[in-house]
Amino acid sequence: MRKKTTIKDIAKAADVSATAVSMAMNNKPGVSQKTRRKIQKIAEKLQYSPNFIARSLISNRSYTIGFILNSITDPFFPELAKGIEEYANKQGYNLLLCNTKRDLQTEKKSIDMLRSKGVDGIILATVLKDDPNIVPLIEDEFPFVLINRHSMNPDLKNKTSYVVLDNFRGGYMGMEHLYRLGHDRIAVITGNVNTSTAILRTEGSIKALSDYGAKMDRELIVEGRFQRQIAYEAAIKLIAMEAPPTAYFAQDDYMAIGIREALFEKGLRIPEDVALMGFDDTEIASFAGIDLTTISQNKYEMGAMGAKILIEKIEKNSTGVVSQLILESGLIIRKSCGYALQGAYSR
Amino acid sequence: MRKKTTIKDIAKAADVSATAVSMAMNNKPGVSQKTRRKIQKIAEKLQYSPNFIARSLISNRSYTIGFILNSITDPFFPELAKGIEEYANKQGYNLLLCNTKRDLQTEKKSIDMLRSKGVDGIILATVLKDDPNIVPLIEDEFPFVLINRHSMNPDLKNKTSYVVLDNFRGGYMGMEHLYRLGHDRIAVITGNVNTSTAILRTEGSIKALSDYGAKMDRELIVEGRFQRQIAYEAAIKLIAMEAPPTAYFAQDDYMAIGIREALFEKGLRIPEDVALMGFDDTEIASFAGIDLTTISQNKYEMGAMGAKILIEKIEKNSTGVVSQLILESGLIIRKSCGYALQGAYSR
DNA sequence: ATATTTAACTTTAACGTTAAAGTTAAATAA
DNA sequence: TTATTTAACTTTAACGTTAAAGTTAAATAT
Repeated sequence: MRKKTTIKDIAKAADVSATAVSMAMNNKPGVSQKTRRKIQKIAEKLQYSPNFIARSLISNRSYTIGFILNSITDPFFPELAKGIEEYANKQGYNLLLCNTKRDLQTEKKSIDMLRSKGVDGIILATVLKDDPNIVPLIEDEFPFVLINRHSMNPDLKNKTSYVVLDNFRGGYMGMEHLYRLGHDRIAVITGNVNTSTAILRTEGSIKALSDYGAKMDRELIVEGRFQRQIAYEAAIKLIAMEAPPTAYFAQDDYMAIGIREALFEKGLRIPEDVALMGFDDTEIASFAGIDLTTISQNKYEMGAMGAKILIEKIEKNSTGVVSQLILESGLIIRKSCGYALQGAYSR
Repeated sequence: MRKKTTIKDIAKAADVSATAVSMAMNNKPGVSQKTRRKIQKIAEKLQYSPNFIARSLISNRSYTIGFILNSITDPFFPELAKGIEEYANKQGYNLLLCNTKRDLQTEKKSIDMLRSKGVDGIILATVLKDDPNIVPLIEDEFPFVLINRHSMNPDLKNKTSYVVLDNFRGGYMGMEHLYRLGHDRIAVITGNVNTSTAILRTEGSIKALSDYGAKMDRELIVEGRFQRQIAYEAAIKLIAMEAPPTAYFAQDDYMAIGIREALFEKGLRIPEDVALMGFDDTEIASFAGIDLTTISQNKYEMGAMGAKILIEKIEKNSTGVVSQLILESGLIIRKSCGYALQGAYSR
């Protein structure tokens, strides 16, 4: 590999000091217009581009932020990543990506590695309800923002900045929709029960039922862990029940796809025989033929807001300032719950 | 933010030189077992973790590789990214992500930025058939690998390492399948025509027809640019033709979804009224209800192999060695072309 | 005419780490 | 016993950049 041109090479060629070159290239005062132009011309000729690593070492700033997610192939994450990337990029930052594969130890390693590599801050989309890995971040006042999920540890929650959906409301709305359509046996396929998202969505769903004077059948709450395959397996079991559910509320669209698979396999039609509700409103939900009724969340905005809050922390040195943003959820009615078919709510 | 512990802090606490600490922490000879243990204990107590930036400056290695893609929300890319990330991670590398938004200038900026930030190499999934941005990489012998697409510039092609699909074969197989099912008006919705993938897939399709004594109607080749919305619009126009196509071959699954949208909208049934073929075999294609017949490519392997080749270049300093890998494509028959319905080929 | 300011530089040191070149005392060899 | 090797360190310099502290000569002020 060809050696890169350094400030010293230019200094030698222009017969000035390295500092003069630095000043010239960064448009700082201290060199005359004439010298500045001369230096810049030589720099161009030698195709100089600054070594950010050296700069980082002095400035303690890398203009890189870390993003920790569970799995980039889960359709929820790319849009999140896009929101972060585009906002961060506009502010001059780049994104270092880490997949945890849903493993707490890998999350810890990722955090340590990112910090060692000198990222200016971290965005975490993976925290568990009582995730120990954020403790050192808080203690060291290292800039970080949680998105998607937040900590539910009472000692930590209010020490962290986060951008999350109003998951309780989302869980509520989805369940309300299904209940009002006349369903009495509504299954809830939850995400990982150690996450704030799954917990709040479930609580919201239970509350919706109780507000309508109904009671959640605990047997119908099963864990799908936010994974397509696990949701598929859970659905197969539910379908086999003596009194199988007439509606399925998956806590993400990806699991809804798995459930859909199971329903198809067992010859059940959506929505004629059973209703299916997703969560997240990923692009998949909108595909013709899938037409999944789901709970929307603005993933792009969540990412972008997370990046915004993080970069503010970094640039204003305001690690201590806690910003907690709860984004609105909405009910997106498509075809998978039968509302259009039925024409109106039955209660 | 709390200041990080450095080697010097440990040196002071252990009353040894910084070098001794370095040797102790890196398990290099030069310190006694006793001192080593003492240093390591102090390091642990002070929660020392090495500053990779400083290390990078000396070693000229960052253990970070750059990955340039068009859009992380295009369902083709996440799996590619996963393949890269997992392989790279196993070898101790991390991934710095860049979206080009399909813009050549942004691609250039990304390359420059990645190099300035000191990545050890770059994986490019975005090159155009005659992409000027790889020229400086070649000239500087900077480690890089193309995946997905390759350069078609005769002067450059054989100077670059790449991992691509056998796109010609893929285009051939898809078209052959449709033709043998009896279709005579087969539309091809191509990707960006400045990419090797689109060009070779189209050429393969044309060859398939000619091998069967048929001729491609140029009117039926339209550009969808690998974008769902553009493919949708193209399909709307095709459907409105006097003699509309009876089959649609999209050069990626994502465009097939757009076409599917258009067909649904116009009341055409798949596969009863028209056949629809995708390309890539992304997860979407397998969803029940979509059941897209498509051309498979092993995206995960493509990413992993790209990372493997790149890391070999980096670690063996063998930038000059050119590795060109052409992965096999396959025909994945599902329901969208009507093969099962028809039971057999009609010619 | 001399002191003071200013512009345009240069030199030094630092960021955290490590490779390379010393230094010292103990261990081994002749 | 004295020379030689070795182990266990330390010191110095370097990676590329830049902030801070000099230096010099010209411009301005008194």
